[in-house]
Amino acid sequence: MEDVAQRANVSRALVSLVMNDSPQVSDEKRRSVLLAAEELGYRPNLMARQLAQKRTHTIGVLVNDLRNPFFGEVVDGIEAAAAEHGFQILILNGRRDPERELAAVETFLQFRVEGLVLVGPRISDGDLARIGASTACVVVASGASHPGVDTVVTDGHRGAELAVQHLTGLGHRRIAHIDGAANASAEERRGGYRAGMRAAGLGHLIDVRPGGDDEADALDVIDALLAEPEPPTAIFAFNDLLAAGALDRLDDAGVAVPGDVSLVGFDNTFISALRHLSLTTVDQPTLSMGRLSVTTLLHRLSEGPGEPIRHTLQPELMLRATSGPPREPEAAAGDAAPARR
Amino acid sequence: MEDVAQRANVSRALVSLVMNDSPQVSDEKRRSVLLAAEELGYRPNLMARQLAQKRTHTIGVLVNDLRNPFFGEVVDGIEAAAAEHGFQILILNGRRDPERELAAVETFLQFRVEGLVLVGPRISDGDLARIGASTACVVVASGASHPGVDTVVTDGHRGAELAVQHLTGLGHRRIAHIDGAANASAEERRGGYRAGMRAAGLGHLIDVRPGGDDEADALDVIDALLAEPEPPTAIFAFNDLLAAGALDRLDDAGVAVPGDVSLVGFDNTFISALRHLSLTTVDQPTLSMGRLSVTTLLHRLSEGPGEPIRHTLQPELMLRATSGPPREPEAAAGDAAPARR
DNA sequence: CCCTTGGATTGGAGCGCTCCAATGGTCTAG
DNA sequence: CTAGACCATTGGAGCGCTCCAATCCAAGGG
Repeated sequence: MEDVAQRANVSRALVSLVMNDSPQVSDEKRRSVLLAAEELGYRPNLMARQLAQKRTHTIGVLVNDLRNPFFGEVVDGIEAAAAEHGFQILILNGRRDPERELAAVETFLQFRVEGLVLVGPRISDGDLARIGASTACVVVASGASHPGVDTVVTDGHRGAELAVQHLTGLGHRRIAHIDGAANASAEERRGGYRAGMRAAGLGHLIDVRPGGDDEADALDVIDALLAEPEPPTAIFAFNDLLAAGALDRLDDAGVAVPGDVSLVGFDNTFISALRHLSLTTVDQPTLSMGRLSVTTLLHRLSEGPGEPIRHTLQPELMLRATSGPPREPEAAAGDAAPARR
Repeated sequence: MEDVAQRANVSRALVSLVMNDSPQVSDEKRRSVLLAAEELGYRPNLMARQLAQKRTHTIGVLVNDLRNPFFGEVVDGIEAAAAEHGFQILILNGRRDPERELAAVETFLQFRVEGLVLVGPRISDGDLARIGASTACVVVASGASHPGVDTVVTDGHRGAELAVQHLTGLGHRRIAHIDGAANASAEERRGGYRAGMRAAGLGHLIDVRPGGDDEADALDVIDALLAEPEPPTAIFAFNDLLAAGALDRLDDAGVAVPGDVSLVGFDNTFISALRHLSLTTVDQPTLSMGRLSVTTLLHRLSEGPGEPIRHTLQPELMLRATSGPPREPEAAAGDAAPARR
């Protein structure tokens, strides 16, 4: 910077003004500074700038799973909104490990990010509250109502109810749920499933199976389910990936979907829309969630601490080909399984 | 930091030593510093540290598409390897726009990242060479041989050849290619397709259709293909997403796969492995690519400038259910289409 | 003609840290 | 008992920038 200043015959301060394109620099000087910078290949040092400015214009985004398109879409929304407001985003990956997530948050704070967006964090509520107490922080796509932090969620409880209602409406009674294990929104969806079952007078048939995160985690669950004396006639999975894995395994076992078993997923990722899967699922408005989390964060940043804000978006059932009425009991044997779609 | 030093009755320098857990600090002082830091809620300022250290221990990762699981997997590999070597990664999203990519690279450089990993960049070779001239930079998952930068790629040419060979081996002659448009590796795969066709004496039947990035981009292409007087009997798509979109549209149109048309994708993302898609595709070792790009970068960092390194990994054909022999010409009419799998 | 006004420009004091050379103290060997 | 070696510890000079108050100059008003 010194060099640039010298070459342009101005002071360091003037170079700084030009670099931040301040309006009160004469065109002449501006041009010569720009020229000198160009010739010297000068590039401002962001670290130094941010240190001096005491602002980073950066928001930290914590993700957990880059393989699941759902998260990719949310991050797309976050990034777009952040860019519109002149913010950078810094993405760190917690890889589904609370320890690593906490470490990532620590890194964010050391970076002095101005706010945090945690996408489906696995951090405990206690830690979350502690973080939220000192930093603007919004949790997105995570079901439970976390105390002390702002949240942007799709109503997972309602979403699960929609799924269950749909299935009971079709006449299903034995509906199992493959849950999301340590996933942030697992509990809420599980609760919605339970509520839906009870509302249909099926409380005694509630059957929650520990699932996981993706296709691979569904396989054993399906095996176990099929080994039951009375296997379920419908399955509601925590997310599309689990549902896809379930679909695979059912197919493997020669079980027709939805002929023998109906299947409903969650997230409405693009894979569920593929005709060959054509998975009935619950839609979440991913892009809006991402964008809303940023505007919420910025609002918090300008308003300062206060009552936690909670934005709840409404899920929507996407009817596709993996759900249908249960097979009539008396038609169980001998009947040809109706082809899917 | 000053405050911590005072509270622990030591100098600022000593606090710095403790924070970087230097071995030459007495246990006693270390404890009291740590205690004071804890009590004051002190957190080192990364900006200041990096400014003073003139090192950031950060590598910039440029991605283009967070929705495609392929990129997510590559980034997972990058992150894992970076962490093992004590590096942070900073992820920026170019969103398939060369302008934005260049801007992202500029941001990386202002951040003084120590090296760059560009995942499937769309930046022109000229710009790439310019970047590579001044910064350690490895391009991963991008086909062409970019001058002046290190590269880690799967041999897309070979991969495409494998796909075409497979199809010609099955007896296909009219094999169309849905290409990857502006995708970094599109050209290479297209070349492999052409070479494969010519090698089978099918040069005159080469048919390249401009595709795109994901499912949505395949729809029109399929419509156009089916409208031909002699539609192809096989289609090789630039990636799995396009192939999935193609599969959808073919299905829509009542075209049996692989009965009427065989279909091969690229990337072996998890969706192609789903039984209901069961897409024949070309595997890329995503995790290895990610890891290798980091080790290559670190190697370059320690060795300094020199001849560009090029790591070429071998692709592998994954045989699944979307490819089969073409329908016999005389059996064209009347025959029931054989069910898929 | 002097004083005021306002815009363009500048010097210098920080931002929070690390690093170096120097200090003080303790231990060992001559 | 003391010189040398070795360790923990410290003060201070930067790292590259921004920001503030101060300065300068030209134009305009009385």
